[in-house]
Amino acid sequence: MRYLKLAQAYDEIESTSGTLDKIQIYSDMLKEAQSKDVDKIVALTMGKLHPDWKNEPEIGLAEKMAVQVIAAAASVPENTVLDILRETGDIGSTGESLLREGAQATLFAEELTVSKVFSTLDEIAQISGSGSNKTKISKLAGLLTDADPIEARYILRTVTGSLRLGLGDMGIIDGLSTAFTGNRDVRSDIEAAFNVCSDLGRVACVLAENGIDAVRAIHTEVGIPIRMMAAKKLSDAEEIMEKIGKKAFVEFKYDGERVQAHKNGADVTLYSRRQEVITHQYPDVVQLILKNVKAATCVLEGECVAIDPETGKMKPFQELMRRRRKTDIKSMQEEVPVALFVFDILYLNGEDVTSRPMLERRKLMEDTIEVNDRVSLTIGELTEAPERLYEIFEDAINTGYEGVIAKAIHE
DNA sequence: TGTGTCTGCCCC
DNA sequence: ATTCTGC
DNA sequence: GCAGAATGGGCAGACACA
Repeated sequence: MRYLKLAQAYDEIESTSGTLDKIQIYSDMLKEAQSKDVDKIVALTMGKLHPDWKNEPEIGLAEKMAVQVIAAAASVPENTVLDILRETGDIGSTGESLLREGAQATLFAEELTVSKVFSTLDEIAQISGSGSNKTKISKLAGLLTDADPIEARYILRTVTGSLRLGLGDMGIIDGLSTAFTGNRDVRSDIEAAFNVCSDLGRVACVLAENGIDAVRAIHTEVGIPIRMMAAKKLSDAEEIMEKIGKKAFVEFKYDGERVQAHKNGADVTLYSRRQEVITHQYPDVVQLILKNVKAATCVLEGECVAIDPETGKMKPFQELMRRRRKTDIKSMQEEVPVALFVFDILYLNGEDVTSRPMLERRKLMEDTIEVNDRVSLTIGELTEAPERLYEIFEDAINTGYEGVIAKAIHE
């Protein structure tokens, strides 16, 4: 498919306010695409080339460098670009208008395809080392030279991560459902597949090539991160109990980094909330899981917290941030010791256990994890009284926790 | 080699 | 992460 | 009420340049 088709769909979506209308436009565009392009289209619309957990390099080119790209592609001084950027506040429109003025550049332009745009951006992401910024800039400038102004607008927004279509993950999912089944009825099936494989491009590809039943067959695998559930912030104890139902399991909220740990025999992989691989940052946590998690295959969720090993007291998040590095891991491991507080189990010995009731999962964790001073379950308590919930909250705050998380138990 | 700038779907 | 907006 | 977009603080990596 021509990239122009995608760019025109983006343009329509952007200028349409209704969510359903946006979805319809996106769906109509998807229907015209060859199935080999569908995963790339979805990836680009999500603003990334690859899922984070695949550990691919970032494009590594943001607004400052994009200014140089536009200057090169439109043959204008950087200050001209900066002036228009200040007016419009948008790097995409800035590139679009400057390229429109210098239209001679597009006279003998190659027609851009989705595939070409995707692969060029991927090549740019791979470039590193001395002189790489210049190479990245000239490569992207080359792409813009072949681009229609409207294409340039969205290529620039894609690389800088500011597509702002008003179409998020759920909109894309609805668009996929509509395009390949005619209505939005299977959106939850698509979402469920996305939740367990964390790759909507792959789901889209499966849907386009093999249909919805193949999407329904996508299931959890150890080593592929599961999308984490987001908590909602509430401020009133009664409101919480009402929302959650009769009984709630109330846990302390730890001030650390959320970690999803996958154990597959002797292999352990750790993922961040955004599903980046963070295994190398926490070799101590990897060892903990190898030694203290008594399961062949297992997926756990927990909070990694910096601690004072003498007192066992938790340290603030900023301390933990110093562990986010690629070098001197060994010395940092000693300087910033951590503990893991596990609060959920998603997979155990080949079985997806996410549909088990909360307290049963808690029992599975207790049976699977050999607790010590560096790895333990989160502190929590079952209650149905708002007054008790409030007491636990006060207790949490007074003891240095961030607050509490309340979960429905679904007994 | 040291310093400054930019980048990170960064983490919270 | 929080906060705001438009639907 | 929700999804999406816009925003902040702080830290380390990567590169440019002198």
